[in-house]
Amino acid sequence: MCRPRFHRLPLKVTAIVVGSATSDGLGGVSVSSARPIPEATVVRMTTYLQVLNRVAAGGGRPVGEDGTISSDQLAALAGVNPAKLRKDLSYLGSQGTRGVGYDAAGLTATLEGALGAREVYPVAIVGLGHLGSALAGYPGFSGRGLPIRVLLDADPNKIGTSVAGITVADIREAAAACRSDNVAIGVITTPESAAQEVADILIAAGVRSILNFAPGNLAVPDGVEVRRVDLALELNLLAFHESRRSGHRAADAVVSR
Amino acid sequence: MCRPRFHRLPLKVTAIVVGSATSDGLGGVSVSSARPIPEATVVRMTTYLQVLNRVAAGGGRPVGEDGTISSDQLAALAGVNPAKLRKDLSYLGSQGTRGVGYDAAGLTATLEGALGAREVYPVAIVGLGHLGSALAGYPGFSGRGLPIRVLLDADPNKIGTSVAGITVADIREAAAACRSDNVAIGVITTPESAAQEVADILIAAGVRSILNFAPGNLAVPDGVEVRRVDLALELNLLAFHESRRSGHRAADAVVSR
DNA sequence: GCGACTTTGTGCCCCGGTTCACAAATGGCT
DNA sequence: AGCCATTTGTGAACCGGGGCACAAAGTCGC
Repeated sequence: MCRPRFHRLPLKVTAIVVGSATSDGLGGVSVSSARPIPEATVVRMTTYLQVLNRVAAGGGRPVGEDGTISSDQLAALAGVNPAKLRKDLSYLGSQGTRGVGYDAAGLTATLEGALGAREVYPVAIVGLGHLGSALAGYPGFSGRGLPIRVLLDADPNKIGTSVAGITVADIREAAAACRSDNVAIGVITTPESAAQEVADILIAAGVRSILNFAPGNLAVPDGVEVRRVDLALELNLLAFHESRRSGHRAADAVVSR
Repeated sequence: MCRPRFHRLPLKVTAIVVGSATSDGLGGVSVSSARPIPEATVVRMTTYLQVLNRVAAGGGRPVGEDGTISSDQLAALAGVNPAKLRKDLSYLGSQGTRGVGYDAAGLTATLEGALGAREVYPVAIVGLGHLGSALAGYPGFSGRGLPIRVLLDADPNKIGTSVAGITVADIREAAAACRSDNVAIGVITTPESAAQEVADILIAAGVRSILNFAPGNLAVPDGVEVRRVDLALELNLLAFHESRRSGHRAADAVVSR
């Protein structure tokens, strides 16, 4: 609903032979299957990588002496079914060792490579209100290959000021700023009324991935990925949960348990 | 993945007869089916309500002279399939008039009732960093029955200060503050290390719905609803999109298009 | 009053994801 | 060296949501 297109990612691995008696040499490249990776799996892979990094940073108690971690352990930490985790990882080929588990460091490296977490993708934030300013200072971004390089706004009172050490530029200079800093990802934290216009500007400036905090759907050309975070929607869903809990009658329908 | 439990909401409507020759009197209560409402449907209902409110506020061009709106129009605005929209609305019973469409005002009222949007659920925010402060000033909350009443933090430098017109209280006073203000929903914007502890405190204070911005999974008892917004995860997914686009090899697998 | 048109409500099929359960593979122990 | 315990990888069934297409129902025009 939030993302009309891209229900399934068109990623395919070259794939050639699965099993069969062909010598598993074949260039030494370990390939898995020809199946595209479901988006839900990609989301979980990101979670697995986060968990692995956290475990590694925290001394790695769940990781054995030999640096291995089992699917059960990792699944418990990530909050998913172990079988699902194994199937997810199988999209990247055989990463584990039967009877032992997964090599934590190796799995981390594989996931980083698969998810592009080793690359650096500069980020631009448009709309330096409270939320935009908060995101500009969020440490989780810069630390993980997503440095915030460009801040843009249309408010003359904000242009030229410094937020989180970066000078806010005029939205009209978006194209030049984004291209010179090689910005790949845009974050929209403007009011809803400006969101579509800003998206068009960002796309014209070469941005192909957008994180949108404004309500409403953005119309974007094919090939542009938009992820939406709707805070009001999240709270409304919690309100629904509360209303259901409190025994409040839903519309004409009566809650029966 | 984010919400291990509650894949399907246990809401059932009393139900009794669908069609059949029984006189449709039966108390005059229009009920629909005995099926529980899928969570995905609830999410979309929230979107429909947002769209309706926006249309009504904007003069209501898509709404006809008689105040009706068709499933096609509403679906286009919400970005969903018309059939899906009709099926979604059918969970609340017959809301539309065949050959005409839906009465915008009536549908809005029904959705508000079903989603609990007419109730007021006070909100507490824990962790007044950049993000928490930004949320405290977010106008989308208070305006929609979700007033922010309590701000909590553990930092002595923040306790006692005023954010968005509310004095920040000590997290140790959480129980008293939440109960006196009848807080139903908690928002966690603390660092990850404190998130679980804060969640426990909130739950002990009577909060049953939590919006968590900290990474990682929260362990909560049954009946507590947790929604997670992971900003780093969102950006990582966009990074994956970029890495796939740029032809970067995913792990050992080669992108083939 | 009747027919034609419009739009809702929904049965049915399809498809993708989740889960189960088991075979295959590996390491350790005797 | 051989057996057993352990854990991965995955085939297959299951499940639920999405979409199509059509019947039901209501309105409008004549």
